[in-house]
Amino acid sequence: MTKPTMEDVARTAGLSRALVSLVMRGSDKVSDSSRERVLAAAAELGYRPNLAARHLASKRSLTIGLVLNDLHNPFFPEVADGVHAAATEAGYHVLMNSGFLRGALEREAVESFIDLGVDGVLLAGARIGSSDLEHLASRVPITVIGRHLRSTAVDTVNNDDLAGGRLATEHLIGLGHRRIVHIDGGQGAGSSQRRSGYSAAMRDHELEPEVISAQFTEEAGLRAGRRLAGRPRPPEAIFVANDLAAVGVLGALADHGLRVPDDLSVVGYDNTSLAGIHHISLTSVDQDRQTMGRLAVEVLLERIGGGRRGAVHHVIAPSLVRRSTSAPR
Amino acid sequence: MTKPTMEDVARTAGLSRALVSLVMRGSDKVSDSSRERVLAAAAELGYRPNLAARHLASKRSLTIGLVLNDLHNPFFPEVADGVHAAATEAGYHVLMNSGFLRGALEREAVESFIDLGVDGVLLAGARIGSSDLEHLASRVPITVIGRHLRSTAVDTVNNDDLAGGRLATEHLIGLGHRRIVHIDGGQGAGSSQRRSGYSAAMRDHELEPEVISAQFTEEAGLRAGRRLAGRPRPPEAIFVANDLAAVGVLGALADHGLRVPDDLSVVGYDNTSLAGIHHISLTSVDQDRQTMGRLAVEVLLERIGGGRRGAVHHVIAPSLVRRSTSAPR
DNA sequence: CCGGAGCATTGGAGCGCTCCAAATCGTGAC
DNA sequence: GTCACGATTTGGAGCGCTCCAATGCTCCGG
Repeated sequence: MTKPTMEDVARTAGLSRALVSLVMRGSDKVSDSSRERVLAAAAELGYRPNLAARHLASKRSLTIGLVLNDLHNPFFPEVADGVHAAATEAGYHVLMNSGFLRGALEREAVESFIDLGVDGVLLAGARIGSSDLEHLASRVPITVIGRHLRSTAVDTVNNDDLAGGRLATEHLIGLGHRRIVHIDGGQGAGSSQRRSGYSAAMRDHELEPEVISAQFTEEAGLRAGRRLAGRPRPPEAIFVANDLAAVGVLGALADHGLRVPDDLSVVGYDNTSLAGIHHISLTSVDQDRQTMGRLAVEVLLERIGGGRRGAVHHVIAPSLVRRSTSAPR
Repeated sequence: MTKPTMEDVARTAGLSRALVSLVMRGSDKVSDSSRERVLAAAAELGYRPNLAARHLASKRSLTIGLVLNDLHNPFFPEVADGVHAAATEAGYHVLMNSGFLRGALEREAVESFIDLGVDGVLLAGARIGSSDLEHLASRVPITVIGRHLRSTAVDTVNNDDLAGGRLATEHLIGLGHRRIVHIDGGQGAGSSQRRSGYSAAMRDHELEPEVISAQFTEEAGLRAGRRLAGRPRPPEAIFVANDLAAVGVLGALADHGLRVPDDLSVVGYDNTSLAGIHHISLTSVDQDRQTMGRLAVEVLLERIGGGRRGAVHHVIAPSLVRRSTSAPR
């Protein structure tokens, strides 16, 4: 029951170990007859190459590591889908790990991947400090998804949060709302850009921006929503910095007997699965996470390939998904 | 900029490679002075052991592979939390992969882990066929989470779905409801047991069970909910086989102008983050996923340790979390 | 002063695979 | 029939680490 090795395959095929290696790597300088014999022998023995040995002997592992900042956030699974699809197409394996929301664990995860010998690392929603990041990037190619960074050593893939903030705001303005408040995402990734987009759009239409500070959590949204709902004259519309917080806002509004979208409109950001739930049906700004994942893989493989030296910073355009929480005034 | 090896550390410490190896593995048969010199040299060079080489040379890799069936389902992240915590405590690394809802990919993921040389594999919500599973289990220790299996080669960790179904139903009966309908989860994991628990509880109280067939998706819940809401005399309470479907039901009820819990009560299953959302606040049966994850690691490590031969099937007790969707009649 | 006992330390033999230089085998051209 | 040359195939030298048998050393009892 001990695993067959390349040596075993070579022996039963009556050929050399080196030839088996060539076949396993899909080399074209092997005669058809030899290839067949090797494959037959491999199949017969149930042979599978030992990756540890392969990684050790070769420089490349054909594996990339994906570190997701937080499994609980529905933002990440879809990024992972895109990453997985693109990597598989390129013949790469993907290994995942979670940072469990802690920068230190994230760092540990990347270190592990390096120790394992992956060819590159993808960080989604990285929380890790940027100096740590630079240091890690000197040891392995890294691409960061969903965080704006002006690093020269790390590539990034993001959605255009500024444009997204503008998009949401202009949607509400277009519906005839004037008194539009923004509940922001504090230190969260992309939060400040979304806020800027909101403010810019408001000013373009000669409206007064008002920002309530919050975070990317349901709880924070709930609190901010309560404050707004408790006002004698609540706003006509609210643009919330992410879906999770927006759902908190919806809860607060419902508690106060305010009807959405009859009494006021709400728009979220991220278009997570939450927004799509029928019972919630939240209008939201979508960032095509699957595409972001794919793009990140492309960028990473480029760097792994060694073609590029300078950093690349991709920004993709967001789009608005209209649902039931926004309506004309 | 090439990575330092054990040899390098040995040289700068003025000691042998074997000694460095001992120190790196935390052996106690090393003098304090040598240990210090080695650690100092390692720190100076920024040395980290190459895992591929380590795996190759030793039998154990101190790594376990975790295959999550579906990243999008909020059930899994919490299992992953438990797994990660328990594994880390035991000194193991965790590598994750997703089956992306497809049995074939799941199988591929397990194979990759085997090729990589992990010590054991954890499958959460496995969709893979049981004959494939048996076969894989002959090559590496495997523990399955969230799927009832009467295998002798594979250990399992589950919640007691029968008791859970009973729990939900008795909660509703205790609130004074009589006409309680169950919307089931079709072929989903645990679905048939939950249904049995429901039926048994109903009969115990001399009530007539009624099951509507559905699935573990929001869409299926939505459809089933519509059917029930459209009846001239809707039921007094609904027990839905999982949270996602329950949220669909809530949507359907709202569409029909039925108020929850005033007009009827709804109970879900899994107590996912969805249920906790203020705006939803769904009463739900909780399976302690974190504990399941931890338990699965323990069971797996036991088998890896080689102590046990026969399979173990753990079942943990579910509990009810009361929220706002269930109320007295 | 000698012979272990008990420890710390070391060299060497792999783990299974890749990669390279060298060997082998045909085959067509002359 | 011989030779050169491209296509195949092969043995060997590692990749960085673990593990084991063997080597030194120090210390203590006799």
